[in-house]
Amino acid sequence: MPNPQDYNLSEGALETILSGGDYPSAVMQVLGKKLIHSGAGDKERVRILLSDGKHTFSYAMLTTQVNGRLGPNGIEDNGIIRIEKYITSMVNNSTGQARVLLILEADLVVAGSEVKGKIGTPEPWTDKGTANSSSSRINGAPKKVETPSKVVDSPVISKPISKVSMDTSMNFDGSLIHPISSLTPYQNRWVIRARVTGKTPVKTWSNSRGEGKLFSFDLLDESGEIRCTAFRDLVDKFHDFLQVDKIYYISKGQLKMANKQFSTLKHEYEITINNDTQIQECKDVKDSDIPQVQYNFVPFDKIPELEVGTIIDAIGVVKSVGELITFQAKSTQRELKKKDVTLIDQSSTTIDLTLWGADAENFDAPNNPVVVVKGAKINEFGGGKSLSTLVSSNMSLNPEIKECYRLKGWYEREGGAVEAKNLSARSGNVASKWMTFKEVKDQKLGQSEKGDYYRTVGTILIIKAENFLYQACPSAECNKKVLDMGNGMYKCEKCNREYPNFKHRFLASINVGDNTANQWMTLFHPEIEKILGMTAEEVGQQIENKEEINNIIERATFRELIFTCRAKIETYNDEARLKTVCIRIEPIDYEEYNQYLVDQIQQLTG
DNA sequence: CCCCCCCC
Repeated sequence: MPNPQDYNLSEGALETILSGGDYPSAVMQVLGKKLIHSGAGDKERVRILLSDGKHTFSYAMLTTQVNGRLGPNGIEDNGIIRIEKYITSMVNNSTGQARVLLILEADLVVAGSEVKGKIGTPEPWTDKGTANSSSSRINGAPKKVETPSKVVDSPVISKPISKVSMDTSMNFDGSLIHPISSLTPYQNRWVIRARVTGKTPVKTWSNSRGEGKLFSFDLLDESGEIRCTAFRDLVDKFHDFLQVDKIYYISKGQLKMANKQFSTLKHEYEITINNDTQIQECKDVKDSDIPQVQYNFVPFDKIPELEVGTIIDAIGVVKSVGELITFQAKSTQRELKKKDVTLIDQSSTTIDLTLWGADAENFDAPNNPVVVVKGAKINEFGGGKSLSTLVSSNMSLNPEIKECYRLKGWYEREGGAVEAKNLSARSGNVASKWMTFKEVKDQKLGQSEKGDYYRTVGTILIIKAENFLYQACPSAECNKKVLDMGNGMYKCEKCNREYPNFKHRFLASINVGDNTANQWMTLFHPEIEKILGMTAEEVGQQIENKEEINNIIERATFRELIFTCRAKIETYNDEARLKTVCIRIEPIDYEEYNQYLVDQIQQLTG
């Protein structure tokens, strides 16, 4: 049996806490646990048997988040924890009212496996009848928020204590402000007091299940954060009313499982606003009593270490702003607008941030402001990284936070002139490796998913002119081959519509020889225009004139150029074949190429 | 009740 002297349990702490007192940083032992499955969700809450060495108490609960921090699989039996934040509540059960201790924040002091059993001989604690008051309401809260005349199914905070700043400024008498982290679908009477840390624009949708509009907003208090969504007429009621950064009382609403795929907020549930929801601005607390939105900024130079698709918070000085670009999304055919903003941070690294829609149109950034984005997505294209805002992202210019002042100061002192590494630069060295066709084959390049890139100096031997021009969809961004309907219309199956016209595009196979072997490769439109020195439209005008087409092909053949290629092994009918795509054709830079040859000679001669 | 988050 463990020696009680070895473990400083806070004897008597349970008595203090359960009588409504404050006991900061109580050290207690967890003697047992029981998972309480909350029905719909895949997460569970944990009910624990707690001991302070003098008493035990079995109506103690850990929130999922707290439990997760107490060990890889949550708290173990016999583990010793330090309780930093908690609330006590009265709830109804089969035998009347029972007191519940909800632990909001705790640290692991000693792992359960290191403690050999129960410490001391604690006795079960018994409540000597300290019922909480229940006929009060919150000062300043919406009038329609009524305290239940008797406690029904909701835990009611009898005294939020220990480091819960909610209580220091609370001038309500013994009733019901709930920490956000305690909200579950199984209690429908609650009031939270929280800051709106962000809200989305109104979005309308239309699909097979109907149509409507919605917006969502994020709430933050001392205990945690949660996303709320309002639909249809409730959008009109609350969208303009709610202002980012302000503090509100919110009561009632439907709790449902949060889909983690679409939110990075650390809460198991989300709130759907309904007709019972009351929201009123809170003017009776100091602004500093409710935490500000918290950022977890990732220095730009650490972004390459993160997985593509990760959502991060970013801060950077605007170094330059790109043009507004309008194009059609291939997948939805919707017209999209984007603008790339290049940001720099104190790691002397730049990265492009892509803004969309109205954000892109409205973005104007004179005098190198600091941009802060909560919830930007990491993207990758052509070997370069970029950030992109999502509808759920929150962007602000020059927010009044210390990181912003620090970065601005750095930029003015030195950052504006520093030579920065650009994360958004595409490819470059992935394709810079010189190799011959023979080396590519011998070394079996092209095994990887993305293929392997290399450059070689080669000569165009054959340009396959049959079908090297096709009739493509005329819409700006779609280059799909169209179907001639024979009635003057051309059908694009990708756009799913017919057009009265088409545009010419190139797609061809060419055979290239370098000084080791020759290789068939696919060449796309822009590179073919380059080698022919003519546009597809110009060639298209003369497509019936075989002789002229032959002349065009002949003029382009036997030219020596640099071919940047992607090699990828693909399997057809169980047979692996090397597929080569030429992604770029350039004239030979003899200075660079000679250097490569000199290096080769030096390697051969040692 | 959305849940798409886009492009080169």
